[in-house]
Amino acid sequence: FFLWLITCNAQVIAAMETQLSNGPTCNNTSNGPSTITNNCSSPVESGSVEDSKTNLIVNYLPQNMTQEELKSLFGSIGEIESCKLVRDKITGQSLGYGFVNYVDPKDAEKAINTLNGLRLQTKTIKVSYARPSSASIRDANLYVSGLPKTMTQKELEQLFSQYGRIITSRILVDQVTGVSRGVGFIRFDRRVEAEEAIKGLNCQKPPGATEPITVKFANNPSQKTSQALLSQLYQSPNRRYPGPLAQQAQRFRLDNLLNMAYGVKSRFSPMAIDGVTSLAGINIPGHAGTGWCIFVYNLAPDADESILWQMFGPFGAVTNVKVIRDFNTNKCKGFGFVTMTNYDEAAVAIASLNGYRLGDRVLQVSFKTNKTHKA
DNA sequence: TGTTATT
Repeated sequence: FFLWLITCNAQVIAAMETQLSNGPTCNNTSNGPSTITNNCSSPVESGSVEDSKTNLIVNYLPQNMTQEELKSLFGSIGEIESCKLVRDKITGQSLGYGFVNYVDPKDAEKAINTLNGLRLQTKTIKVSYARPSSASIRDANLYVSGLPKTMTQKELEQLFSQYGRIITSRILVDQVTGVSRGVGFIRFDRRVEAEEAIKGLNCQKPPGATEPITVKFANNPSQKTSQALLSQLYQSPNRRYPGPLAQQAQRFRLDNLLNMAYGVKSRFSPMAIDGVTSLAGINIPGHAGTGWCIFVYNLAPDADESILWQMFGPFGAVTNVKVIRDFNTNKCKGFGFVTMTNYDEAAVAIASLNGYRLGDRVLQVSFKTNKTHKA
């Protein structure tokens, strides 16, 4: 099991290094390997004067990310007026997107520039201006099949753009070969545009194609079979908040694995692990009541919060990051803190990132101790 | 038939 952990984490770090050297950027052409997006359209460019310059929609969030984590991540940019993670009304499951409304439009712009394309666990988040909420923009997503295998994303957009403003497009590819499966999605700005595209393109042959394509409204991903719904209810969000027994077992298991690997004495007595809430106020290293505080040492002077999100995010739920800066120069003083919700994820992050080479520095990562008192 | 796009 531990070997599996190491193998997994090597992959996480390999993926992370790519991300660290290619920080999230704002562009018009790509958000991940196969989705064309339109993140840079400013409120002015997109038309209506009613478009908010402070309200953002954040898509492709990890399934287990909470509203608090969303707020914490985007709060590292600037003051947030309001924040909402959209959840299924019945199951409580995250629908994988949310809204962040800043006080200052400049912070909203900065969030798009710095957080769009950020990798969190298995997802690449998308950050863009939210359009004014309206019934006319709902149910505007189309499923397209029968596409020529040679058709590119751009060609697909060119074909559909005559009917309106495209919000996202995607062509599905074979996971092994990378070859187009001839099916895709087009999300229009407005439902009427999608309706016109169906009328104009369904059962029609694209230029140069030998077979007609099928264009219809896409299934809503929240419309699942009762079986899928049941299995979903069995999993999260309860997965993140296991009962005391499961929690205890998880802690012991991971703690013992780490002990075996590193020969360290167990940090936790059976009393101390009996539920997270009971730990509040008790002097447990690294534990701050709301999560597990991790000390990160040997950061470069120009390090910022995003580097901490990028390093620790892949290991699980991160609720807060902080780079400690010199009051006068505003440069990083060489260390920072990361708070993670789950002990096991924090422990794996520490085991994986301690000794990690970031640029020309070797990081020291550990649970925060009480050796350094608050000034 | 998706990395669940409108609270």
